[in-house]
Amino acid sequence: MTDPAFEAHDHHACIVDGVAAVERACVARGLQLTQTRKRVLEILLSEHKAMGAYEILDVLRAEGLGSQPPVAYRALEFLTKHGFAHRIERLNAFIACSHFGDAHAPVFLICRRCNSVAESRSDVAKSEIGRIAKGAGFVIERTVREAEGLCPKCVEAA
Amino acid sequence: MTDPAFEAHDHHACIVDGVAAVERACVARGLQLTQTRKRVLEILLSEHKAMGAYEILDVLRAEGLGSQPPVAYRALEFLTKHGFAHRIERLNAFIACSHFGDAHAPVFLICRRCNSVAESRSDVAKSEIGRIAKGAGFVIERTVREAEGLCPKCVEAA
DNA sequence: CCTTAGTCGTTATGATATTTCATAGCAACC
DNA sequence: GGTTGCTATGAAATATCATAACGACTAAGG
Repeated sequence: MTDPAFEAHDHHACIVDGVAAVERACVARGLQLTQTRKRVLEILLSEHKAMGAYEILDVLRAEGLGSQPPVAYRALEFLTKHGFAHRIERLNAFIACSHFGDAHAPVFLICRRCNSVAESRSDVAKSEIGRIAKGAGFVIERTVREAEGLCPKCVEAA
Repeated sequence: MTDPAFEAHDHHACIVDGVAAVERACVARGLQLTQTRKRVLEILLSEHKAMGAYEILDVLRAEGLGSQPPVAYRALEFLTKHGFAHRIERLNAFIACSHFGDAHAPVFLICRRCNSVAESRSDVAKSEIGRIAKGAGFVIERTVREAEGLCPKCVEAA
């Protein structure tokens, strides 16, 4: 039950499948996956790592797709708003969604050594944070659940 | 089982007790609670809300305790490093610790309407994120668990 | 055609955080 | 007393992350 993000795998398929899934979702929901938005998604999918907005912007700039911060932030806003990407608060960075279609709240495992990030999902209501909120009479709208540490490979290497 | 942060309470006692507890801990551990560090702690304790580093810096500046960003960041680093305060990643802001002496990892409930923040604790090993990490062979060193939503009072008001 | 919602390009600015170099204070030691 | 090591501070500059605001373009529906 280790996570693909921490294992060797057919990564080209990750990208192709990821883009295809988002394209389908956009058609289904009447959203416009414009060139810049699509390219930002591909950039995010290119590795199982979180990327900063300016890092993404550098790539866009090199390709003539835009050079100013709002270009990257607008694309990222679109992708995160519709669940095609997520923001990692701990890193002030972004990552493509890898559990598409699943409505549960994301949980991230961030390796501080190789910088890979694995996404998992779990039902907030059944989680510790859900129980705590319930006990306090607090109504949760959004959760941030991120763990920092070492992935299996880096544990072994260390 | 609602949280004090969301209820009326003797807040002056929060501040006095909070500072006293940290003073004791510093003596016990041989740490120096310098004037700036102590003042930053008091500022953080002044409300059950998270404060930005520059907001804190404004207060220090007004009191002649320092005017450059590193002054605030150094004090905050000291306080967070030793568990006297926490960083709220979702807000890029800081809050005084309210579960002093308890070693478990913090969980925060952030009200988006009144900005109050309640701190709770739970054992990572027994939490959802702990189970997920274990399943993935991931070794957790630090967790970020924050829920955003409405506190009991604000739910009622809405 | 015309309106309108959505998107895009650009300038400027705001907000948060760190690096860097220099200095002050203090205690241990010879 | 002088040196060393350590911790904390001061000050300037810069790096990094994010948004506001405005005008222009475009495609879809009336």
